[in-house]
Amino acid sequence: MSGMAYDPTAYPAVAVTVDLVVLTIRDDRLCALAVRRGERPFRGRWALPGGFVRPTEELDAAAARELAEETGLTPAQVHVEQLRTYGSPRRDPRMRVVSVAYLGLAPDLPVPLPGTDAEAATWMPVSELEGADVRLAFDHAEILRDGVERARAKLEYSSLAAAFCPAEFTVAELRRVYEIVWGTEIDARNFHRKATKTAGFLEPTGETTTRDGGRPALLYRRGPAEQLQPPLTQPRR
Amino acid sequence: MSGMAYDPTAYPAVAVTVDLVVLTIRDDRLCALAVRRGERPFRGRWALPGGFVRPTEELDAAAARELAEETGLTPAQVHVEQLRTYGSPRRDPRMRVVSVAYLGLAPDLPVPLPGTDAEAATWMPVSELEGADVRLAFDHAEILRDGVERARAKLEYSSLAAAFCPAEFTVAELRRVYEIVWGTEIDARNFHRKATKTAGFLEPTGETTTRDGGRPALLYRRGPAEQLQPPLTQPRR
DNA sequence: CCAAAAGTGTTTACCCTACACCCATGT
DNA sequence: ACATGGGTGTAGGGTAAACACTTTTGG
Repeated sequence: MSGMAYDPTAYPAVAVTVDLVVLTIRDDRLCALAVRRGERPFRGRWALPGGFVRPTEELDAAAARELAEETGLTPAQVHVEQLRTYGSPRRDPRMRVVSVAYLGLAPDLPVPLPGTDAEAATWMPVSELEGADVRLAFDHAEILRDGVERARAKLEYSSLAAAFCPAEFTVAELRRVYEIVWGTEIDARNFHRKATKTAGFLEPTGETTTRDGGRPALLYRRGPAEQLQPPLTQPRR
Repeated sequence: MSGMAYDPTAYPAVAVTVDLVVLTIRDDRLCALAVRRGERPFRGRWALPGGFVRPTEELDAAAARELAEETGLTPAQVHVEQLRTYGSPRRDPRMRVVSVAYLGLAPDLPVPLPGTDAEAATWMPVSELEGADVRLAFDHAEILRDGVERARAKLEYSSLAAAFCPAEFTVAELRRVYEIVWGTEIDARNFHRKATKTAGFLEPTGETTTRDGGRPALLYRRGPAEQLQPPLTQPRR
């Protein structure tokens, strides 16, 4: 009920942070934003970007601010949504920290501008971050795993895949997103039909491009739909 | 990165709570657990059950504890999963409170035993709690809405519907769950085929029951599957 | 026997996959 | 001309909605 009397001095302080799983596709690989820690604990280790929520700040605003500070990316460029909250009592050895994790999906943007923070954020392939030799700080490996899993699942029934593409993109570029995130091959011709027929998913711009060679492809914009009906189902082994 | 130096005295205290959207089906209606607030703010208003997370307590454990305290229900009887976190700076007028909301699904159990807390929890139809004359405390109307939406969505692709049923149940009882949560009619014969054919969803006990009249129905237990493949799709208008 | 609910069979329409095929460009 | 990728047509298998029909109980 969150309504009992509460004496702040009766409990040790709790800190609330946001942590960000920001995904993009670079060089045909799924990558996540990572920062190298400059302080203890976990000094020198890779970690997810994030930071403290300010006293009068919305959680969503804190996530957007941290993203902008460390990368220069704005909410207009990146789809951001709340992922899950992690609050195990010993996840941070210094004190009780409850972290609200966010998932962000970004198009392949120029290498993030080092923000106002000291450590610059870098894109790292998810496969490397999940490997045994990179041991992410805190419980960030778990957060990353959950974020990637959410992204994989949401591609099926939402229009989120387009968040990985620039403002104007071709059907083939969108298909590459699905193939890379799911790690599967997709029939280009059937995908084309499904993607263009799903109401509200893609809006033709009328322009064409030949950047991939071959016959010019129509360019599309993200449409207004958030849910795909019917979903784009992932091939089951 | 949740790794900058932090001085607890530099910020006003933040409280972390859990709030619970516990759903069940009673008298053919979707109901949620609600408590009447005995203190300010929002004294006398309906609210979701919940309370403060203790200093060394897991968030999940806090949710389970609050559920047990207010209703006597144990995690073995109720499916509980994290829903979303609500942390708007002014959602509680007294201080900054970040609340991690949980979703619980329970079978139609005897009226919850008043727990150790003063206010007893009661099952209230969701339609009433969502009505204009019940104004839930804090942002609990939003939390309830999100919980119900999550439950509706998860019935499609997960085996969660069985969490609304007792340990042994018939296919018809399971179908009633879908009909009530979705507010739709479902063809009993096609549903029977789909539900019993989906691998891992239902395990026959071998027993039968005639509690609904007519030909005796086979009784089933929850199977091991968590995801339904293929999903049980909701009829689209 | 009849009502009621459980469960099976069958038809038909639709959708999805696989793949043949044509189109429009660059070299 | 030919390679490359874009885009359309279509046959065949599978699935799902609709509903006729059989089964098994209680009254």
